[in-house]
Amino acid sequence: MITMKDVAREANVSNATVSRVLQGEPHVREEVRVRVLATVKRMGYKPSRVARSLRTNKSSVIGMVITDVQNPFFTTLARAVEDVCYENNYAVFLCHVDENIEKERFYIDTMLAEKVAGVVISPTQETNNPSWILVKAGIPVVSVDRRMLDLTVDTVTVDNISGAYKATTHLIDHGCRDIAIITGPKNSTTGRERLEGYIKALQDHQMNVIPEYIKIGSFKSEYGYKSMMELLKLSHPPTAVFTANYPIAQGAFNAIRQNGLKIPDDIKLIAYDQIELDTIYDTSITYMAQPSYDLGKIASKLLFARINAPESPIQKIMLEPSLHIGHSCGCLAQLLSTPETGPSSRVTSFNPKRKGD
Amino acid sequence: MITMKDVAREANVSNATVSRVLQGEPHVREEVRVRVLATVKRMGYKPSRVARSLRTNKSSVIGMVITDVQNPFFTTLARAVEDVCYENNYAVFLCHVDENIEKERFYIDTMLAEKVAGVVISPTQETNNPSWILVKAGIPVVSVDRRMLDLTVDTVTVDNISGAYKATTHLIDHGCRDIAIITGPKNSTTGRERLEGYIKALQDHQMNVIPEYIKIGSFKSEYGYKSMMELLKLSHPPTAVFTANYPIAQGAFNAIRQNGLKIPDDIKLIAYDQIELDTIYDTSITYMAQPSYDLGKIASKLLFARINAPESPIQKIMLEPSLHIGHSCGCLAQLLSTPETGPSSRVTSFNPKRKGD
DNA sequence: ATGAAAGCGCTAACAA
DNA sequence: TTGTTAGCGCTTTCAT
Repeated sequence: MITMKDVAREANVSNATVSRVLQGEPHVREEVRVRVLATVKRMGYKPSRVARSLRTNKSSVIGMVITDVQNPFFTTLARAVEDVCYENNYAVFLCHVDENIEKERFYIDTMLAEKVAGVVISPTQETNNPSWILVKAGIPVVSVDRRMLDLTVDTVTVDNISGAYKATTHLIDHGCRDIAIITGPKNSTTGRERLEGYIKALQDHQMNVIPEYIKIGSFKSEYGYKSMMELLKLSHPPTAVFTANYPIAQGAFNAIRQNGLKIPDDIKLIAYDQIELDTIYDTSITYMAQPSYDLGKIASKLLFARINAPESPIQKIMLEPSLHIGHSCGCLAQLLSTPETGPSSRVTSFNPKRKGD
Repeated sequence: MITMKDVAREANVSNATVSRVLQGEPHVREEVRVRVLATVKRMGYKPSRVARSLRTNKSSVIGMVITDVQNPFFTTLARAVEDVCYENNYAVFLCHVDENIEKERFYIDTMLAEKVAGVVISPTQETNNPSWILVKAGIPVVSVDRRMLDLTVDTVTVDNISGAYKATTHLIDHGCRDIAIITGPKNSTTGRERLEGYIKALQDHQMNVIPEYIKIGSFKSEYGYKSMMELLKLSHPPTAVFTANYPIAQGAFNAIRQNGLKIPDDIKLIAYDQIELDTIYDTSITYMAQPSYDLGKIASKLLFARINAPESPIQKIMLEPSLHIGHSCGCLAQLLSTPETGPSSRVTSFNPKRKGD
């Protein structure tokens, strides 16, 4: 293990000079600078980030906390954060907390102990989130996709109420009366707000809100499956269902299929988040697409802005989702007489900024 | 920021005693132990991992390097590594190198500088991989999914030659004669070996290997799209195509659709890696499934074994992929007279160990 | 069983 | 412009 001391000795300078050269400080003789740099290269010296962090009390690593690494929405978001960080020469510490508050605490403690320069988090809970500890320690935090109600931090979200409202309204406009919802936990922003939008849409159209049609639980596919099964067992099963994220849609879809039902004929489905593989199949799902890449990009830019100017005013940014019509809501079949041209019209381009919680 | 010194003062003991209590050393009076622990808790003290790393020259973070965060194969793999690490109280530093050797070097340098305890890597290149620097520094490295030819490290892979051989043979058994392949770079294990299996299958069946039908480039969807477009423009376009990973399949699929062709009628497709969303659509792709979760699990277990016993013999483990029949190769339609029961028979369970590079 | 003290590799005053 | 030196917070001998 080669240390700065070794380099200093070899280059016939002091420790401090080596450090100065490495930081690019101006007050170093050119000749010395060149000699030190050559020695560094020749010896293959890599400064210890650990020692530097200890000394400066910060690192050039930023933490990113997501609740599901297998959900394309979050991986796209992570991808965006990583792109921005790489441009800024920061490494990303990606933590997958699996919608599990204990894991979230573990990773947040780890990041604190590792003295990360900042954190982008999509919090599992809106309140009592473990990340208050980061805020208290003065580490910049940006909340993305979901909010933290009891913490004052920069936040980037998508308008969930409007998204769910529009999705539900779309089903109502189809003539659907018995619309169910399967959504995530009430103490997560996305779970709560998508439910809100759904209810508001029903009420605005003078429809009854039926408790049996409302499933509030988790954002995992297992929950989507279980809930859909329960919905289908009702004496009056719903004729349409709104699934509040992508894994829930997967689970619900499987339940529908196992019951031998056809979409959209027997039951209509409208999902939240881009179903990324929609371009790989001829049957496609109708969904509210979220600008996940932009979400990550904006979040990480806010983070760097905060790192560079800790006292600037807190920003809360909200983006809009957009409805993508597929076959699962039953309206595309009517719109298209030529199935040949239909699907290709919604083929997405090869943009790395894929969309898609 | 509360330090160990603060705790020591408050608890009326020395720095060393606090440290001993925290490490669980036996030679501490029970009364003192309790008092220190109480003080730690009361003050909300979190030991600095940075300082500890500097002192002990290692950390309880392991690095994971993957080439594509948006590929379900890799996220499943990452998920497995993370599960094992969490059980062992290690945090995972997930690095996404985007099939880009410069990013790979950047992250490997970062991990070295951060003194990670070990690294699980799916290397971009088989030779001259930047991770030699980790090996040289004595940091345990496990190679997963892809090999490193010039480095002696524990390795877990899936048999790509056999997988590609079987996939190609399946198409040949369908009567396909004009089979194209789109695969990743030749200097990646998976790109090279899947090509090998394809060629071997053709030769074993006395078929010509046609250079125009072989596309070797990258594992990205853009490449799959571009290559498929080129293949379709040939005067004698192929009647079947084998795509060597999931993004390539996505790209190729789009190209096929944009040309107004039907799968499997106009062209047959067989993919590598589980198309995870197959359960969400009625049309499905035939693919070679890889045990990606197990791959990650075994890799991380090897890593911990190596961390605990650096001198134990190097292990190379190879798993087997398995063929999943869908509609895209054209044989399912014949097998099934009742489409209703067909698809549901291949519905995968809600196992977090999803399969699927 | 406990404390004193050295030092991990680096940065940043302060001196020169 | 360069060197000397004092820590950052922790672990770990070595004493006691």
